[in-house]
Amino acid sequence: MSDTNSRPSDSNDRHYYAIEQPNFELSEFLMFEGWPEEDDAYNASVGPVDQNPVNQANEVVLGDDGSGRERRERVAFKTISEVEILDDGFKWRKYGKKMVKNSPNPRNYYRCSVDGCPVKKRVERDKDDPKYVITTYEGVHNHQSSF
DNA sequence: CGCATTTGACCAGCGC
DNA sequence: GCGCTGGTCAAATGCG
Repeated sequence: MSDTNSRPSDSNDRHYYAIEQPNFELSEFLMFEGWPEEDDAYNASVGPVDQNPVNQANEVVLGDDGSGRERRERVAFKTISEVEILDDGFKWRKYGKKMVKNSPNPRNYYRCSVDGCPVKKRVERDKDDPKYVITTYEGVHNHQSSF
């Protein structure tokens, strides 16, 4: 019950993931641009009580093993939203929830409900700014979005 | 009826 | 070798 875990507020300097690998592939980046207007769609779809329906910042993280293993594209989005259920035009099915030590908030795991879509989505709230929602997309869609 | 959602438990990988 | 975290899957339930 009690918080026996003393949180060292020193190693947690980074606010969010950073680009660890200097290996950048424009192909993945293009995919990033070719994605549906999640901000627009989300804006028109979930813009009921949003103060600032604007994607604040976004970071692209490419997890390259470098050992010839399967590469997974990780795209992290930092968006200002009160709700974590941001409809980006795809159908997501929540498959798990977990609590992270560095955050008093739980982390939600979503997966594309479309068959053949290896895309996974990870949604977490910023521990410093609960108004910020960090959405991390993993993989590429094998189908077109609902929009 | 179908599907999406929820919680718990389990497993794996990594660190010390 | 053990512990810990993170991640995933599974089953059950509720709702549309």
